[in-house]
Amino acid sequence: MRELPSLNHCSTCVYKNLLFGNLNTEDLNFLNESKKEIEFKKGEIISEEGTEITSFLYLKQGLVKLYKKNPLHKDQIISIAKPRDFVSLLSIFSESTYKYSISALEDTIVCSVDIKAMKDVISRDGKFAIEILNKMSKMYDDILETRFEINKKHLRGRIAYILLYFSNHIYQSDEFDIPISRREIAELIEMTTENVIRILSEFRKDSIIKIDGKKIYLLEPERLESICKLG
Amino acid sequence: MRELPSLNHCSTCVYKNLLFGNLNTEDLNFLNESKKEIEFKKGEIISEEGTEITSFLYLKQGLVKLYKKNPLHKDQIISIAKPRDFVSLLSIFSESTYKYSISALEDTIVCSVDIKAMKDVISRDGKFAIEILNKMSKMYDDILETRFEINKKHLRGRIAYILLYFSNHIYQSDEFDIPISRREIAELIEMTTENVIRILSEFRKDSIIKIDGKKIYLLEPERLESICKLG
DNA sequence: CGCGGCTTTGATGTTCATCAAGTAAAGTGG
DNA sequence: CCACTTTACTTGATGAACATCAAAGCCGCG
Repeated sequence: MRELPSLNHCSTCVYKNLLFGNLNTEDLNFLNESKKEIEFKKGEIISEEGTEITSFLYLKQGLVKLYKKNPLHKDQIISIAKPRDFVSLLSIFSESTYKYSISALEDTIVCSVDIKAMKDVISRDGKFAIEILNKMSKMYDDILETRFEINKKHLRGRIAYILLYFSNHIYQSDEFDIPISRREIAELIEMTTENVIRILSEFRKDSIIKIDGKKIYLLEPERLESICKLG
Repeated sequence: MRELPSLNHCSTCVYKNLLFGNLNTEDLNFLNESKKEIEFKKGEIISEEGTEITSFLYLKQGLVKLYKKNPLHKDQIISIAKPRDFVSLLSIFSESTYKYSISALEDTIVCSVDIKAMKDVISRDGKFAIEILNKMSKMYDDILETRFEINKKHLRGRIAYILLYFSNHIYQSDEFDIPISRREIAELIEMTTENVIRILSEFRKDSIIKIDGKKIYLLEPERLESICKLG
């Protein structure tokens, strides 16, 4: 973890329009003043459940996992988030301490805005408030939907789902390095590590995918689609 | 479904402080004007997924279920809500159509406020906006937590969980009429109807509960607690 | 170099869904 | 109000899906 020299102003940020697009100059400057850019190396913990929430975090670059800790190395991963996902919106307005932990799956840069400053702006800009409501609601709906989706599938369907998820939503490619371990896949789609490996091997034997350590090639994405759909 | 003569003003509502406690008189009157009280009989559908959201619904009396429809009588019940729960906050700000259906499990009275009026007030009262954010976030966090809780349990643990849920959170009593069918229990805690019945019978044979149709008596809630905890 | 964590495969048993079949209850139309 | 139909509830038998246990190879790291 390392604070970066803050060279960029929010007003020129490529992600400005995602959330801050309609703010007036004054409010944007106000937020920018309390803003810090922080770099986290792969594996570092960005926020830990139970600790106090002091800032609104905004994922600028990288990939993170959002999870709940459990005893005995059996965490529950709630979701994977990339830039444009509003990770930090979860429970930030309902609790004074984090309900979930966040850690970096890749080298990651987050923008951190003081939470009080954020609430100030929400309080005085109603349109902004509505926008935050929208984003938050979408984010939660999405997570809920995904959880139900995953839970009603059989294990093969879950693996297919998660492979397609990485391919379509994260990497936009049929080949990619899986950013998480087999165990983490298990923690994400609620099954055992052994079965993750077993089913990946099955898919490999059936020539649906090719595996080389962390590297995955989707040879027949259409078959994955149908395995995913049929459960 | 029947619109009730609107005798009560929001300002004198027992639930006013839950959400509208800090509004100024003007805004409260404004909301009150667009407010309708509607009664739904047990079994009636309050809102249906896919239809347009035109109002913010507020559960004043009764009990409802929130669910997603599935083909072949296998819905997914997302949660049960009673007065004080902000059912209608789910996805109301992220979508123009309902993402979930809501139906009445008991005779129910809802207050319906025009959604535009609601957004107007949120836009001009920042503190109110923050409050809505809080409530919404809490509601979602709660549902998410419950889903993970249920999913990591075995079937006996799930049944124990749901019995304790009705006992502790809905009826505050060791005996109560279950407001939902065996199939709906199954849809709520993700198992089959047959197994719901089987495990209820087990609990009955073990004298942990007593069953008389819809009437349930928790004879040994402590044992249920431990079954629930141990999974 | 050895230790711990990650990965892999096989064998085994448990949990659970599915199928089948029957009774009870509730709603429907004549 | 009664025959009829549908829906809810119940129990048992069976097999499939899955977790658990065990053991071994691999890799990175101090």
